[in-house]
Amino acid sequence: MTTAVLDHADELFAALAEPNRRLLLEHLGTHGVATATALAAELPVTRQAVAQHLAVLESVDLVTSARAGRERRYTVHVEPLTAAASWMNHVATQWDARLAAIKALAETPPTS
Amino acid sequence: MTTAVLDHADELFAALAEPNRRLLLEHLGTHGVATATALAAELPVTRQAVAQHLAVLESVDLVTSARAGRERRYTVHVEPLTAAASWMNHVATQWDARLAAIKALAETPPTS
DNA sequence: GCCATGTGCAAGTGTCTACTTGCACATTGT
DNA sequence: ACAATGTGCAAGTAGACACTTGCACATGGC
Repeated sequence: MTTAVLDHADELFAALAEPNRRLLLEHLGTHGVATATALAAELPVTRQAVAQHLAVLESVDLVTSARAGRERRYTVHVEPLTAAASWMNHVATQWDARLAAIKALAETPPTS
Repeated sequence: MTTAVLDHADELFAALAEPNRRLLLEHLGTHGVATATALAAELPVTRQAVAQHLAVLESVDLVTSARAGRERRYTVHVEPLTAAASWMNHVATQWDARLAAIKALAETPPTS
């Protein structure tokens, strides 16, 4: 039953809230793999900033990294995204049903 | 055609990143409607903090409010949630396909 | 060995954010 | 009118965050 998808909801959403981090994800998503230095060339910030962003993304499992010689290569990991998406759909559906019920209740003539 | 889903991605994700805000959303999602004062009774923070959180949620259209006499009543609005969810699913799917292609390429024997 | 390239650690700075307290204003019931 | 309840505005504070600079360490090619 796909246990505990969003115990790190705070960190996941916070990670996605940063535009530069979403840019990094997008670049990795379309190019597959890259190093921090290469990615830094695409953004108007230093390599260190990129490295810190990548660390955040890695801490919430949105990317994974591995050393290859003297460089470290990063790759996207889409599972947290799809997991969060399905969770959002789930609660949205539930709330919608609930609100419809409440609205229906509010429209019944007061019997008390 | 449900225009422009994620031009406010920063603010939307940032709004969802706050645990207290998610609690507020959950409460509103299951109870339908409530005032800031009532909601403050459920959280370990002051009414003002709740009011500020609700303002944030309202600024990204996750809740709507209306005055009724001397109180202001808040309700959830699930569309941004479902919109964000479908967007996340979309990009995740695209990236997955792209990464599969790249992986396939990487596994082809080097012809050069 | 030596130099270039890529990485990692640490500390510093400015800005944003969550939360608080204090008070003034609006509405309802007696 | 008066008190109670609910709201709104404003300023202050502590902590988090994005980003920087500076330097030490590791790896690869000459």
